Amino acid sequence: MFADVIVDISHSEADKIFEYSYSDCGVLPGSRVLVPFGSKTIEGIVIRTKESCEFDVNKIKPIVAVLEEIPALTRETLSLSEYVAKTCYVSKALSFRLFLPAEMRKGRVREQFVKYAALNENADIEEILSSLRKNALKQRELIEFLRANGKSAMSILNEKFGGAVKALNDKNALIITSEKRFRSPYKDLGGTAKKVVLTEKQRGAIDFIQNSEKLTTLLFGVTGSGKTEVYLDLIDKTLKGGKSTIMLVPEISLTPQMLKQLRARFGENAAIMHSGLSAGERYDEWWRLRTGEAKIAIGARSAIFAPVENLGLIIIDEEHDGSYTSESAPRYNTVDVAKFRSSYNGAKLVLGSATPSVESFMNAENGQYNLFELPDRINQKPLPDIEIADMRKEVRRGNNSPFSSILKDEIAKCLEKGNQAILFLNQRGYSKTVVCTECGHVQKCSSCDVSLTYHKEDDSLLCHYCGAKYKMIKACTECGSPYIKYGGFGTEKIVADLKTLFPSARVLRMDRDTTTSKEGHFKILNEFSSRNADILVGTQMIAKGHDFPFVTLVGILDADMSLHFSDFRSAERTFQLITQVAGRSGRAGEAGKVVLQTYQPENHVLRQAINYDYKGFFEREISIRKATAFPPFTQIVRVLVQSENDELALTSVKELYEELSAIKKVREDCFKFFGCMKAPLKKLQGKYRYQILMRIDNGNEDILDSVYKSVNARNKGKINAYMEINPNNLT
DNA sequence: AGCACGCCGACT
DNA sequence: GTCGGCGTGCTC
Repeated sequence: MFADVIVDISHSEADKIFEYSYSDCGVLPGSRVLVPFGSKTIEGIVIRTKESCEFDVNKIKPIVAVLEEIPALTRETLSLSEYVAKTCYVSKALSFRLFLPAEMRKGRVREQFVKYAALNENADIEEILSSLRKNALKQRELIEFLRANGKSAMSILNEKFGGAVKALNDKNALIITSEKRFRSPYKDLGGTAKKVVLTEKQRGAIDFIQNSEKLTTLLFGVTGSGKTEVYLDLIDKTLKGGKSTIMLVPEISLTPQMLKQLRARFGENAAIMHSGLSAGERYDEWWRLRTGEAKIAIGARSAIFAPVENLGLIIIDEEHDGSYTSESAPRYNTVDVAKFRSSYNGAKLVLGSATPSVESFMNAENGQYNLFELPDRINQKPLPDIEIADMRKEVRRGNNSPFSSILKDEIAKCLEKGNQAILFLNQRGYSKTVVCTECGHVQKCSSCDVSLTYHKEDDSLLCHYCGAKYKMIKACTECGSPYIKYGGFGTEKIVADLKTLFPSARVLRMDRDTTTSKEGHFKILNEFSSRNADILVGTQMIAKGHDFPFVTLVGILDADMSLHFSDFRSAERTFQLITQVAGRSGRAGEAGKVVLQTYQPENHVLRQAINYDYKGFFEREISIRKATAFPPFTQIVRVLVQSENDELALTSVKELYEELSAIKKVREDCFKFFGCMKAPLKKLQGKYRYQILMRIDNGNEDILDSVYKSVNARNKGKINAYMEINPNNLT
């Protein structure tokens, strides 16, 4: 018998079917196998078994081993991975990796053992004690500890008693055992299932989704309209029908609250897939889903690839969120993948949002999706008032601080009442740039074409693109002047300023710098929600999905920031961000307030955002997109060519441009734009970058296919070339 | 991705 | 004379 195998090598040269022979009946489509490849033995995935082969039989080698009894991929995930490879323009090997927990590949071990130590019951502890030297305090303490606590984890003992553990073990006083640990993340979250009485509107949504013929429903509900309860009830009903569910939440809002509710309600039926888990936890959760022991997969975007069978429901919460588009290859779009799985299984797909993506709302309007609205907040509280602070006036008045006078007053009022405030600013660090006052030189990263951000905490200059860290300069590196100026402010500076303005306020900062540890998010959020702080300053990550009942003030320090990006989605993002951040204010008790600082108070996006006028925003935005031929009316194709050698990259991109021009000539009418230029960041991580941008009418996949072919052919040697469809950002 | 094979500069 | 640089090509 023969098998078609895709080998686990992500390279265009090896991105094809290799045939192997086998006699073992354990080889099934979807099986992971070990196969000889050149001089090495590598992993691969069987996509098909068959009686005959096409390659020269004498050259075909046998499969070495089948790695798991149960094929890792199912019929559905096999064909989904083909779909991903085709639509995302990546190798099959790369698309397969989406479906497997990382620790499964290259044979990394899966089972985890924990070492424990206990007192050896057969040893005469008293005698050992008396034989110890007088100053052997740690060993005595250790014996006391073990007598009091019994068997304890070695990791804890080593930390507490250090070398004493080894010393006592050498005296044969301990028994060390190794036990397999059962890893089930968030098992001890506690909490009990709340008895929720659904509102009539919520029950309406559930009935509507369940009984509709169309598979996809856009659940358009304002913040606090009780979408979560709708989700939970739908999951419950799906589970009772014997089917499985995938529920997706944006990366960052995978908060304990949500997990708690799911665990409390569904217990061991829920498996959590999340980057924050340890390797072993992830592996175990994956198998629980694969074997059907768990029927609910919860996680960020990658959980859309959960190995569940018999799928009945997919929920994508906050469907507009940027984290649903992958930023690195394979650049898949989660909603598209969800649609594939939904139609393959006949499963319902629910897209929930208070600010749907323009594309989804258009699909709802033109009837491709169902639309169900939840226009009212559950607690009947009005949405918070958003007041605009005109920063131009502030500057004219000589106020160059990051705080407008309105915001300052509101913070003072808020603190006085003992309430909490959230300040949002999408810039971490202390100052965005470091400028020489003599010659105007701006410190830049040596491997990227961007200015460095000053981080006061460790007195360093960081590149936010490649992560490089430099020592803070004492003098300008160009002219030697010691007079250095900070330009622009980040969260670190806001915290420092707050400490001078409101010395008694307890301030917390939450951004990428303060949340590096595994539980960094939870820690800070817990601190804040248990009212151990008065003000929370943070970036993007504080905007999403958290529920802080005592927050009555939200300050958006630089609302224009995201408007300035030269990106067709910038208006959409700004609207979504403002609505979302505003929603953090006044969730219970007192009415909330939002102060929005801007240099362009008359901007229509901001105007519509402060009035919570989503439909008005949508109408305007969609007509702009149509008039300018941008998505969802066209597809943006971006080809990026990069190399450490600037000249090489430039020649390559020029040649490629010529090649693609030939395609354009034949299909002129499909091209709405076609241009070749430097990438916005000409240099990134030591590589010089050029791009070709195209906007092509929808439904011309054949053009994309030929573009991909040309691009891929360039991808060799010192040149790296790849292609993206509707990229999330153009850097 | 690796690794082998193959053609041109500085060394015992 | 060779050792070794990494450019090109193949792996069922």
